[in-house]
Amino acid sequence: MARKESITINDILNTGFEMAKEEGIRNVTARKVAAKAGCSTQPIFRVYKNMEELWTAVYGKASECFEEFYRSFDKKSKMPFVDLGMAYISFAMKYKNLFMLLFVEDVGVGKPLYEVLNGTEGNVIKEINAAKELGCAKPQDMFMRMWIFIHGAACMSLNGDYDLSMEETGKLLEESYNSFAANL
Amino acid sequence: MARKESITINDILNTGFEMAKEEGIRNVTARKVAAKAGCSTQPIFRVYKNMEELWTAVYGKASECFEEFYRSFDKKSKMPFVDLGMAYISFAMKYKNLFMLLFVEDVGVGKPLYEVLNGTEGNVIKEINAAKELGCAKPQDMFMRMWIFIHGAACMSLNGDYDLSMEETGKLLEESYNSFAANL
DNA sequence: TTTTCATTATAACACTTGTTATTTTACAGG
DNA sequence: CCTGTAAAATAACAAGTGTTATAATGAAAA
Repeated sequence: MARKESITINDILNTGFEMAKEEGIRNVTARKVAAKAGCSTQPIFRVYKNMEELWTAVYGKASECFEEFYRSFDKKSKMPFVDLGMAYISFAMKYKNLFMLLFVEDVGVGKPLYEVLNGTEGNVIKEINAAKELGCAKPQDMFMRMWIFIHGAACMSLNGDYDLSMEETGKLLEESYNSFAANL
Repeated sequence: MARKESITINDILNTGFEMAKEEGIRNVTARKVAAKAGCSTQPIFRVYKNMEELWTAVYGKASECFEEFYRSFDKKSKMPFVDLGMAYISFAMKYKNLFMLLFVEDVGVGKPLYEVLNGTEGNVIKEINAAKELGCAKPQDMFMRMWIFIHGAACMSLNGDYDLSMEETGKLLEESYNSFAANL
C-alpha cells in the first residue's frame, strides 16, 4: 500500500537526546536533529506534534538517564545521602548539559528537583529512612541540608569552580553528614 | 558641525542591563534593546563594536550591581560568611536573571565565581580573616564548605526548590557554620 | 543661509528558527 | 504493471537574529 517508514520515533528521540547531551537542549532544533538523523525535518513532525513535544520527550529520557546512572552507580558509602549525592555530582560533571536540563535550567518543561531525584524507585525516601534508622532525629531536615550542600557542589562543578576528586568528595560528604548530624 | 548625539552609551547599557535583569541576557538582542531605548539599532553599533561587547558590558554592570547589593546589605550576623551568604541568596531570589548570568550560566563572557564574589573590596578575604580571628584552624576549608552550601541554596531558589525565609536562612547558615566548625 | 558631517533611521543581507504546503518517492494490494 | 497511499524530501512562509549599506536628519561652523 504505502511507503514503509524509514525514520522511527526512536531515531528522532535518540538523536535529540544525544544532541542535548553533547550540545545542550538549546541546540536541539528541527533542522539540526534532521541533519544528524540523516533525514529532512518532516519525519520529526510526523512523530511529534511540534518541537516542544520532542523537548519534553528528551527531558524524560534525560530523567531516565539519571535514574539509570544512579542505579548502576558504585555505592560504597555506609552513610545516608552520600552515594546519591556522589552520583548526583558525578552526573553533573560527566553530563553537564543533561544536568543543566534536569536540575538548573527552567525551559518550562521541567519537574521539581525532588521529583527527578526521587525517581520511580523512591531514592530520596529510602535515604531518609536510612537516616532515621541510623538514629537521626530529623531526617527530613538532614535531607534538606545535605541536598543543599550536594546541589551546591554539583552546580559549582558546571563552571569549573569545584575541583575536588570523587575520593575527596566522598570524604567531604561523609564529613558534612557528621557535621550536620551533630545538630540534628 | 555635526548632529548632536541623542542616544548615549549609557542609555544603551542601562537599557541592556534592565532587560537582562527583567528578561534574561538571552533577550538582550539588538532590536529589542533598540525598541526599549526608543531608537533604531544603529546607535548600539556606534557605541559598541558588536552585541558581544554590549553583553560583556552588561555582565560588568551586573557584577557591580551585586557588589553594591552586598555593600548596602543589612549585615547583622557575628559569624563569618553568613552575611555574605545571606546577601548572595537574597540576590539570587530578587534578581534571578542577574544571578544566572553571574554565577550559573556560561555565556563565554564570565569570570570565576570567586572573583565576582570577592569583588573589588576583597569580600571573601575579609570573611576568611574573620574566621581565622575567631579561632578557625582551616578558614579556607571553612570558606569552601560554607560556599558550597550557600551556592546550593541560591541555585535551588532559582527553581523554587528552596522556600526558607531569610530569617530561617540566617539561622540555617549560622547553624551550618557551627556544624562545619566543629570539624575544622 | 548654506555647507558640512556625525548621528540617526530605514532597508537590506545573510542566516537561523518553527512550521506547513507541495511535490516526490516507494511500497503493497489489485 | 498499475495505482492508491503514506512517508519523506523539497521548498516555502513568517518571524527572528547580528550586522551593514544607504539615506535622512539636524546642529554648528562658515
